Amino acid sequence: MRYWLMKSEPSEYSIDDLARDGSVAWFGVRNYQARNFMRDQMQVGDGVLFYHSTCAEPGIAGLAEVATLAYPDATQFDASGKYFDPKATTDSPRWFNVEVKFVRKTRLIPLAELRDAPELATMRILAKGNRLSITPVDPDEWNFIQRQF
DNA sequence: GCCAACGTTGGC
DNA sequence: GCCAACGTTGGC
Repeated sequence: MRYWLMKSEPSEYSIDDLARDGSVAWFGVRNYQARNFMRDQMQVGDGVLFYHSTCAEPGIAGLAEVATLAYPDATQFDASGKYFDPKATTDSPRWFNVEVKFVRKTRLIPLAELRDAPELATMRILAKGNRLSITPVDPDEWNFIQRQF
């Protein structure tokens, strides 16, 4: 059982969209580190902090959980889509995604509040220059955040 | 819109 | 393998 933080731009897909849909395929990740977390480490039932990025109020907006193991991301094969990868083949797919399911919406914990918490000083998402859209969360960090909702 | 930080690409 | 150029991310 691991814990993760997954970023999404709410203008693209928000916690409210996930509440409506119940679950969603996390397609479109085109970063190798983030891909490897999904493909190699995620297990069904892992906890997910759903983070809103690139918006007026960036921060943690809800809870989700990993609903499936990773499988090849279908969008890499769609030549007319923006996630098309000409180097990917069905025999040798390059990109993978898990599916994530809704747990609950929480109060929004703003980025500034995360930064202010000494308990979260080493959190990956807060590291300088961090841009990864999927990052592991330590159990201690997860437990601390659960108490902030 | 700005800019720092980072990842990827491609020439050599 | 190096590294400059470029594109992207994401907070402010």
